[in-house]
Amino acid sequence: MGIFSKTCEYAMRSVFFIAHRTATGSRVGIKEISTGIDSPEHFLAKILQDLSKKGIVQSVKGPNGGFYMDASALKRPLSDVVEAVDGKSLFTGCGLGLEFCSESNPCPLHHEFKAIRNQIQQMLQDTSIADFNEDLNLGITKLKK
Amino acid sequence: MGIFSKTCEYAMRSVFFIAHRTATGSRVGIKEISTGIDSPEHFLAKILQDLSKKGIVQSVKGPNGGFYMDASALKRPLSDVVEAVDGKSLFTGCGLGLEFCSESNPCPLHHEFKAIRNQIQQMLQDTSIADFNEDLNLGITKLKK
DNA sequence: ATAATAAAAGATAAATTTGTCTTTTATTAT
DNA sequence: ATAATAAAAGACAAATTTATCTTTTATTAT
Repeated sequence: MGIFSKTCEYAMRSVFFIAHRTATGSRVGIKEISTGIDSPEHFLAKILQDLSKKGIVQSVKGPNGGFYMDASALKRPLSDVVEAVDGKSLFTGCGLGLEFCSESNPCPLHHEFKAIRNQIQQMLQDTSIADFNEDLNLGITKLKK
Repeated sequence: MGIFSKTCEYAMRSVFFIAHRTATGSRVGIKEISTGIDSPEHFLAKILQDLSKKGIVQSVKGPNGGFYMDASALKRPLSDVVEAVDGKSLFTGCGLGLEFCSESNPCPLHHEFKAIRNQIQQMLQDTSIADFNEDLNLGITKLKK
């Protein structure tokens, strides 16, 4: 198990893929996305439906339809994707899973873990989805082998 | 979902509890531990069996038996517990869940995520289990409401 | 030796996450 | 209008994680 759920991993990958492929203004179909990021097609479809409802990505049905992202969507921080899928518990939850744990009633790991959480949140907030396009374009980073 | 699996959360909590309760050299029973850290008794039993096999905690059967930790166990870093339960993927895995991702073939999030992973690992390596005892003794930190 | 105690081990079940397949709805082009 | 296209939606299934219950084994005290 990683830090993010599988669903969230697919979500981030697909968002990167869509952003990368629709910089021009065109749209990408679910089939192309799922093969492009190596994910189960229908499972990803569900995820994108959800992201679409939440305004993270845009979509149109029918011929020449597909998924895309408008300018404001591209500017969003990656944290919006993570939060839409996995919720904000990653940014707020206790490392030991204790409900009562808080600043005033901390668990043994509270302060150490808070530093981690904050770094994760900052990292995700400080990078917009579009920020990853350039390196993808240059082939410096990859979404598929 | 948090960063750690539920199993790992219970493992850390129980290790803290045992360390705290057996500083004197005595032993704690599974029932006492599970109520002390608010976890399902038999589920925790499985986890402790596993931790016992791996030398993270010690145990003896029969009357006056129970779990405890010897001096060298108390000195171990918390990372040993996490690694014993969740494996080392937390310290090495790709943030996007990509198998191929590596230093020489990175995913878009690779470098950003590496910093996070490293901080998590360092934090867990830099703290020994016994390090948490003092604050628990003083009531500054808690394992249960 | 016997009974009592407590962990170890095994079997099973519930819940959640992940994945698959089919039908429906909206949109476009003819 | 009709057919083709592609996302939306729904039903279902597999896999994994989390949880429960029972039986067995080792140890201690009597």
